Amino acid sequence: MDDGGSRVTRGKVTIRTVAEHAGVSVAAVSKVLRNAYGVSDALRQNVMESIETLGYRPSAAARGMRGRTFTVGILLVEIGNPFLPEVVEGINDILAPSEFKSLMGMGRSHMPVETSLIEQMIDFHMDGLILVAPRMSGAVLDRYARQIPIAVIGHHEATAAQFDTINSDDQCGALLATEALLAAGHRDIVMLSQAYAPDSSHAVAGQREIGYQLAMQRAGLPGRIVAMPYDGDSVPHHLRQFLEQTPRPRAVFCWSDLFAVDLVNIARAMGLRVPEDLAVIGYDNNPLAALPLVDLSSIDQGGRRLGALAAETLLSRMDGRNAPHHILLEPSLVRRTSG
Amino acid sequence: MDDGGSRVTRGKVTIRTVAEHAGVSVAAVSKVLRNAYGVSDALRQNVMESIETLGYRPSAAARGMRGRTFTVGILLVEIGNPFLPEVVEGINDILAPSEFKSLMGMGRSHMPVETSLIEQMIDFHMDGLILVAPRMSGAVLDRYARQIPIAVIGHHEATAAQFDTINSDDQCGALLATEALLAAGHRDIVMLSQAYAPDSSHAVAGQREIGYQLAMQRAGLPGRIVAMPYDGDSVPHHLRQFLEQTPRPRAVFCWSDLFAVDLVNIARAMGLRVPEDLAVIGYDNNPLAALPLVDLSSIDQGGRRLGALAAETLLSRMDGRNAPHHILLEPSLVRRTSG
DNA sequence: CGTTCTACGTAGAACGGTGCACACGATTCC
DNA sequence: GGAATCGTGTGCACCGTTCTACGTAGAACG
Repeated sequence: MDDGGSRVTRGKVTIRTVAEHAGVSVAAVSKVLRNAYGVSDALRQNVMESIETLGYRPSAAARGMRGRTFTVGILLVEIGNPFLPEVVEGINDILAPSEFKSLMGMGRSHMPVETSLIEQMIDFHMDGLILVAPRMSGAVLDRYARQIPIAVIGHHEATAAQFDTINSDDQCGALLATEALLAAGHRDIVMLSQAYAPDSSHAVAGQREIGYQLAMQRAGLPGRIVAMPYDGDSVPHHLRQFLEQTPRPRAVFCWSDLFAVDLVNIARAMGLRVPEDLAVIGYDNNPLAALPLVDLSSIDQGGRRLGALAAETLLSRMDGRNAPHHILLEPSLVRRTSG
Repeated sequence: MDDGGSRVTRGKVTIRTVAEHAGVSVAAVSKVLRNAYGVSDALRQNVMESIETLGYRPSAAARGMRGRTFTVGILLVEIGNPFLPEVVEGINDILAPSEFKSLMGMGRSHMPVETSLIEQMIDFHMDGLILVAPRMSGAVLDRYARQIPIAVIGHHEATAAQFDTINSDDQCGALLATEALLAAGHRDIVMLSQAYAPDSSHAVAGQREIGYQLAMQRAGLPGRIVAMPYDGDSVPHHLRQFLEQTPRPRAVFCWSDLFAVDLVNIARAMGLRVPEDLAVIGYDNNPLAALPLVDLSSIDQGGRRLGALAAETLLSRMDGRNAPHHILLEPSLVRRTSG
């Protein structure tokens, strides 16, 4: 008959409490916890029972000081993009059945915030990191990767030696989209891209620009890329301006649905028919593209699969692998009525 | 598996390294780090310089064992709702200039995941928690709140003694929405609500139902509430069914834009005119409501302000306050063309 | 029957900080 | 002029784990 009531809150239950309750040494309990070699079934059973009755949970903070924390950090650049939840779910699909948990940080599209978040995760002694479309350069990533296993999504750098990369083939995706517009008979195809820092050759937008240019070149047409800043509220304004120019382009390939969904909306609100007056193909196939009133054709890069693969890759790296893995996934075009 | 030769710990700079470099005791460095009492300007200066040149960062894991980690955990029920990013940004608005950082966990709409995430954050010795619309009951929250300061958003329980709550006045918001529909001459107003667990009187959906019923009652009309499960992909199907019933309601108040945006889309796709054939008012004023093609009237609860207030409240509680604070914010109606 | 294995369990030193108790010289007080 | 006070810095015992080295009993071996 155990003392009813306030045992959980009263005295903090540590590994020592468990050891005493089970009548064994602290080290023995630790061994059970870690599935370490050298514990008899009887001991394991005994300890497990004590853990159960006491409601013991090992302290991740203390664990981190010598061993693993069984936690991986996920760094999101910004949380607003509806494409990201898919990636996170993919990661958790893999992590959930494993012994690892995840904790996320939000970069707020600001590089100093990103780096400080990574450092914070390192300081918490997390076991590995998954970065999603980080702003920082490969050199910076390299430095961190020397301290902690890292898998990166949305950062093209297939020669990186210290970390793994998992990407959709953005060149191929852009090629697919542009070719679809070409096949529909369009020649006047503009790409709406995102302005990115000059030193970021790893950026997905840049890769998509290459794919677009390649398709145009193959068709013997001149490409035209319009770069827009992505800073929240000004986007609709810029898009409206874009549509008011004369002559207005007849077909647009958008680097992201973040722009494309708004573009279709604004175009229709201005009285333009989509796709008759303006054909649009976006990128990411985010949930909004599927809304009946939007019905946007888009490149699907399989966010969930991207996340799952990143998690698997990280897991294997945390398991001791040192040779870098660089994975490239085939995207696909989801045809809807917009273009 | 670890290679024996090249140590990863190659030149790890700890508080001891700093102490040696500055020619002072470890305790002195610790004092500087914590802004503790009893350090001269000369010492502080000296230590600071060493920290700078060595690039030292204190280990959050080690810190957590006795002191604070200067980290607050944010628990998100699910990451898909576009309303949540606003809340998170509000939190970070307040946290960024403070000495605290944040780390997020994702509940995946599954209660066991939520609780395990909270426990994980406790195990990391975080200093405080902000929970956004948690599924769990007040009793469970109470138990956790005894172990760590907690501020909760989107959980109505104004009598909770152990934790703070920050809410929008959901009854008032629903009243506003329903009265707007009544004022437009509608009498046949249905509320589309979310199915929630029977023991969750704290749920925002429940509060909104009360507000709706109140408005209908005041108008001398019978209310009708239709509850739908929110489990991802089945929503459009249910909404379509809802619109195919005869007689079809003329006006709908939706507990969330999560439903309302889809509802407007499906209705228009079915050839219904909004608002002439079907008036709709949603809740949350999420970014999609503002899309020109959707143009959904919605109740704005000021997510950013909600987040900011939660962070401030938590900060003050972590500072030693014990008396619970319960904050209720006035929502407002954002009129667009849908209803 | 003594010796070597093998399997199981334990003691105690890390890990990187915090925070209390205290030492110690310089003021201030009576 | 001795005691009390104050401002600064230090020593050391924690915090809750992991991990290495070692002890010990029983089995297998020659």
